[in-house]
Amino acid sequence: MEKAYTPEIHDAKWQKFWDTKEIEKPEVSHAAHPEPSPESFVVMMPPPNVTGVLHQGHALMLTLEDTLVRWERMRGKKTLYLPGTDHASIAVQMQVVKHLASQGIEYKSLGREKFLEECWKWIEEYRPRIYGQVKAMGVSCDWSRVKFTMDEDLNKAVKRAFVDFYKKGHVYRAQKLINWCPKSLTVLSDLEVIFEEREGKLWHIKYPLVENPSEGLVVATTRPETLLGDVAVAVHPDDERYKKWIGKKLLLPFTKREIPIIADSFVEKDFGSGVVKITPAHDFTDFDVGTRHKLELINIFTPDAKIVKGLPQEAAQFADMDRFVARKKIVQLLQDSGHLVKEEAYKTRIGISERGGVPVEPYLSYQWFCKMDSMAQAVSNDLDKGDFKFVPHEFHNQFKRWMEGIRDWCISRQLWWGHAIPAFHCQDCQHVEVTESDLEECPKCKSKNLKPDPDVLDTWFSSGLWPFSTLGWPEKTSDMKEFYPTQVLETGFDILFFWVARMLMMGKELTGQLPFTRIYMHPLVRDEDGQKMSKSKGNTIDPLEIMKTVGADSLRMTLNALCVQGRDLRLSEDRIDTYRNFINKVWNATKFVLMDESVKEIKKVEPFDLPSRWILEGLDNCAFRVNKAWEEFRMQEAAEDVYHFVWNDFCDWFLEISKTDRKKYQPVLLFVLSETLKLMHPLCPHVTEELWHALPGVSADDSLSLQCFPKGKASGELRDFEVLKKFIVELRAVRNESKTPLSKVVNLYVPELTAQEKSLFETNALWIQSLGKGAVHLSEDFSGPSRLLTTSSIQAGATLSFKVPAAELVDVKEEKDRIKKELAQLNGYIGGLKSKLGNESFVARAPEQVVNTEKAKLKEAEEKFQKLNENLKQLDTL
RNA sequence: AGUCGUUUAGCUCAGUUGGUUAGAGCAUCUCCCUUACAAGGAGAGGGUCUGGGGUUCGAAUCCCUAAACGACUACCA
Repeated sequence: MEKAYTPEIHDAKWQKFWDTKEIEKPEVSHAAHPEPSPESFVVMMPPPNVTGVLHQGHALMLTLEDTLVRWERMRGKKTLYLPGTDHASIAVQMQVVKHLASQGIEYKSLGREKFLEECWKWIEEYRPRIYGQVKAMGVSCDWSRVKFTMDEDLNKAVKRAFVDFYKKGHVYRAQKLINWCPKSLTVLSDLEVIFEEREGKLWHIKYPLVENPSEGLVVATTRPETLLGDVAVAVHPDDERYKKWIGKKLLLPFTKREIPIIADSFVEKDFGSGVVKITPAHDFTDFDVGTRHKLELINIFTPDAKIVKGLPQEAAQFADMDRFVARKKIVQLLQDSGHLVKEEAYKTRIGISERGGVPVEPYLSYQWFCKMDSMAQAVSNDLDKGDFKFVPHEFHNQFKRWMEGIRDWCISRQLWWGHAIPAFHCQDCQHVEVTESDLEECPKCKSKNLKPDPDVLDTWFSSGLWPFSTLGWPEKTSDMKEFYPTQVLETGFDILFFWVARMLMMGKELTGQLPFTRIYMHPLVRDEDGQKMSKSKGNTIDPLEIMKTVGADSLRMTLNALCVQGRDLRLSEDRIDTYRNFINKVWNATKFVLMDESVKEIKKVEPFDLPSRWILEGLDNCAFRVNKAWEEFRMQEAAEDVYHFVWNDFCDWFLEISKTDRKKYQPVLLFVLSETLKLMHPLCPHVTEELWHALPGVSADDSLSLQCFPKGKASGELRDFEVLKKFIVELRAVRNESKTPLSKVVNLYVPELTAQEKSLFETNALWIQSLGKGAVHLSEDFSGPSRLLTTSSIQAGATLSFKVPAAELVDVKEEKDRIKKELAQLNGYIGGLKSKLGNESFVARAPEQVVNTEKAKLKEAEEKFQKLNENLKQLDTL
């Protein structure tokens, strides 16, 4: 065998092997499995952006999903892991626009069709790259079923969903105030607006009274430029300061319009001046006020957020001015004319366009919307009923609250790259027809003068259909029948509302079934200082780089081991090294086992002595816990469990013991190793596949991926063995502390052993001496200079005392005090147990098993108490 | 402002329903090239479990309270 695992050679080799064996195809793997289960297990890969680059978030997602997928496949379930990519409408359009601009091409000049061609070119270039990066992780997804959200069949699904929603009245077209991105020139959904706290200013501006211009009201605003669109000023109806003003008119600066003073209780009396300017066309709150008071809507901005032409009076001078330039100018002029009363620093939350990076503008516009309340209600009810669950549970409430406050979803976008909205506008009678097919003439007026809707759909509309559009919906395909609904959705919480909520609602509405029953939210990957990884900060740990240097398995193992619920994941090179070392350890352990070639076949072995029983039970216990942990998505627990079983139990103890009688233990070594490789396979598939193929009797044609995953069973710890282990640790410590070199034997005199303990020592003397590097003499001899050690912590009732000659003397008084303290503690413990057992209602109510354990604990404690007492007496004689 | 989360060794974190001596990795110190592995082995040191109260025989764990940090939500112009 080679000196170490070389990922750069073997990772790709095994990926190719799995590919040719088609282990990731549900039909193939299920048929090949020795114990196929009737259940299926389906995970839809959250599709990465088609032009994206693999980052740690993806790496974590792929790792966790593939770990679960491989595990379930090995458990015999019919397992489908379906990969794909998302067309990322706005993100990709922005990229292509930028790319074209860099070549001096203005995208609009190309026209829609040519531009879309450019997009496809762009995608054909990038898509293989992200697929290649996904594959490098060693994920076992079925590439024969790979989907792209702009595939023809998925486009069909999108159309069907849209038309279905339209017919049911969920989708409608309306003029509303929406979030407008002046940079990318499209509407955005509420979720695509990122709120940021920024240092701003609060300007206090005086609006003069029409009937008496020397008097006036002072409004406070963070956006003085919007005063051009003011239609009223509002005060609180109970505000004594302003009661007499209500109904009077103010003269608006610049436009010289007369606007009324209205009363509305939304105004906070204590904030600013207690007077609010109302600009219904440019502020969401004001829009509501405007609706309540039937106020006019005055739009003052062009789509790219410049002041419109044709405003009256002095306002005309601002035409074509950018909103921020206009703000400066207006403040300046107000100051010059004495309208500006005061200017104060103010922290304000402003909405930034997720893609454009500029402040969004509340803007009045005709858009397509999707009504959400009834769909949200249905899903919310299902959550209450427990039809689906969040892991971790914390997301339950957050989700519910969001569903309750849900607002209609603006689904149209003024972009070219994306799914076209399946609607036609009749240019003659203005009728809008929504249809899946191409339309020749207007069904109302028979006009042939039709125009397709110019907009595309929000990316997340097609993503929302992902769990079933990928299986062929709306066609009743066999995949749809077999694999829908899916079982687990694994994703990051940042897209809980963007994506998860929409899949649930759309899935339930369109298919009548929830698309999945368990939602596992993985943590955010941060760097070792807890910072978000970002290229601009330069703190990224590039998964591709890691895989190149230490292999996919080390990365997968690390991510699993660090992945706990409810806390961010801090990734560091140190941690990766730890698990790289682990893989090396497994490699070397296998090398050791294979050095003996006497056993040609791996068979299940029965325990024949204490160490073999201990390791076989340990294996069962470990397998049992791993299964349980994965059932509940406790990824860290499973990984750590395997780690410690392999390193501490198998390598540190059993391997060492086996050296004392290699022939005897070889079958056990082989069996345990092969089972362990199965256990590890979902975590680090490449290296385990490589090692498994090196085992005797394994056919080159077989894959570890299709072996039975160890079921394991729980059993208590093997006390006899633990006692001896503890004993050996003490033996080594004595050697270390007394600085006795290996060439010299440390002799331990072990007094006061029970007959049972004595025989335990005798039968296992060989390996005790070998591992403890010392001789053990069973003796009652207390004479000579001695050091007293107690291993009372081994187990209650198994207290051992032994002496080491020629070592320093320990303070007997200290030891006595320690025992006394322990006795006192134990006394309290016993008292508690007694009172608990004496409590009739406890005995009556608690399950018998619990009462029995408590009784056993009491017995054990009492025995220990006695033993300690004896020890104390013995110390008195010294 | 509201909701939720976090606070445990020098660092990063585990700790299942309350139970005897609170664990791991990394880092530190000592010893060891013992033919699987120095990317290793054997040991050691290191903790008022954020502070304060309470329940209990017993609390890192349950309750109350305070603080710090973080996340999400929200129409204070």
